[in-house]
Amino acid sequence: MRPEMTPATAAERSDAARNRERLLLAARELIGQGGAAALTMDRLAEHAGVGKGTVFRRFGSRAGLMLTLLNDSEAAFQARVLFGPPPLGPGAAPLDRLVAFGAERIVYVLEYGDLVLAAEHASRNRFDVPAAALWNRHVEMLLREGGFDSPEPWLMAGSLNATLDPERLLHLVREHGVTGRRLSASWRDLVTRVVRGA
Amino acid sequence: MRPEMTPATAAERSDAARNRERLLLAARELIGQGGAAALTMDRLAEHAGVGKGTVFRRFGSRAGLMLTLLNDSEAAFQARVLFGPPPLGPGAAPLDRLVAFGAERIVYVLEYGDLVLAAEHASRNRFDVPAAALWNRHVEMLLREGGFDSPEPWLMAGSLNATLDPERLLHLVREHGVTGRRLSASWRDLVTRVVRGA
DNA sequence: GGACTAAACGGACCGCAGTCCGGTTATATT
DNA sequence: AATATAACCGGACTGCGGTCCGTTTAGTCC
Repeated sequence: MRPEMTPATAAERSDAARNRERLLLAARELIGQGGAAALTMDRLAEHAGVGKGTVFRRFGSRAGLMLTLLNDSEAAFQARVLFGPPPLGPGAAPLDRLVAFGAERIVYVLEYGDLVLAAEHASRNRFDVPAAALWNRHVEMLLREGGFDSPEPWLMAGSLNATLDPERLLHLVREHGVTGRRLSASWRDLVTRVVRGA
Repeated sequence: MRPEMTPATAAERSDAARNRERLLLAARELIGQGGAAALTMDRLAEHAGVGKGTVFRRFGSRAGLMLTLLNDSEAAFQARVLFGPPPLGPGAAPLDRLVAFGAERIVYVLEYGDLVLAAEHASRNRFDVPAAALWNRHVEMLLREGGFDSPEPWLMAGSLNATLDPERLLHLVREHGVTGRRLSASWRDLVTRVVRGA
């Protein structure tokens, strides 16, 4: 949301940096106590001893804050997918990488649950968020490498990714008692059929 | 949400019925003018000359209101799927019915756009709404009839349905200029591979 | 050190969905 | 027609995410 376009962006002012630290600390504290639901912007501001406007200038929105909180683990996950060891990382057969990707993604979503959910509630995007676009391209690439010939691999990749929608996964787990293992198996079944099916 | 359990439910009181008509009329009017976004519960109440509490007692929530507004077209669609002519209705081969189901569902979602979106924003459900459950069972049945042998047809049906998520479809159409035709083709590709792929 | 300026600050304010409860009214009963 | 009662009604109220704008302050230049 914030432009931040010029390369030589002036360093952040010291009070701004201090407040960001305070806010992130307070945010993790609130979430630690009462889950993501306990993190309202008003309470966060008060808890961090900061004005509400400051919270929004720093993070743009509640979803932006959640994204920031998830940044580290998300980056770690991305690194594992892009550069880590097979079968998740490069080196394995495309289908195996696809299977591993879904399985790990499911584990990730189940682990960070509410945070991921809240991060997706950005007003406009949810699909154009950088991470989502990355997963789309990743799956598309794996499909192509796997000899997938179809008019629109990009749409197919989007369909497969829709299957991993956090809201859906969490709903299945929480309301229907489906285990992560079963979800992974279903994903494996799905992508295997898609890649192999003529 | 409302119990309404006893079979011999007393008829609705006349003033309640009158207000419901007023509200539905006003709702369609507001949507007609400014789209679904223009339909806020306050404005609706004012426009219908009714208190806000009345709106919520009638429809439970904004999503509930949207569901009511969609009720007719949704029922018509359900009837076509369950009892209508093939290939959407019974009589055609399962795979053909599956393909037709996706195609028609896409047409439906694109036609009613914002309404469907708003109807899904129920606080808790979105997946357990009766209609969604019906589509899940429907797809599961078609998979089974199509000779789909897999440990969990129900999860597979859910995955396929996730592909038709209105938010996703509308996003692709509105932000990426994807046509309904391409979406249908992609769906056909997907279900064909899933059913055929061993 | 003093003056200047752009950035950061804070909290009042907005519109929203949804809740609550004291007052009102339609309907059944006699 | 009078009474009783359960359903209905309205709108003040809450908590939320998000915006706005007058005020303060950190960093810079003389």
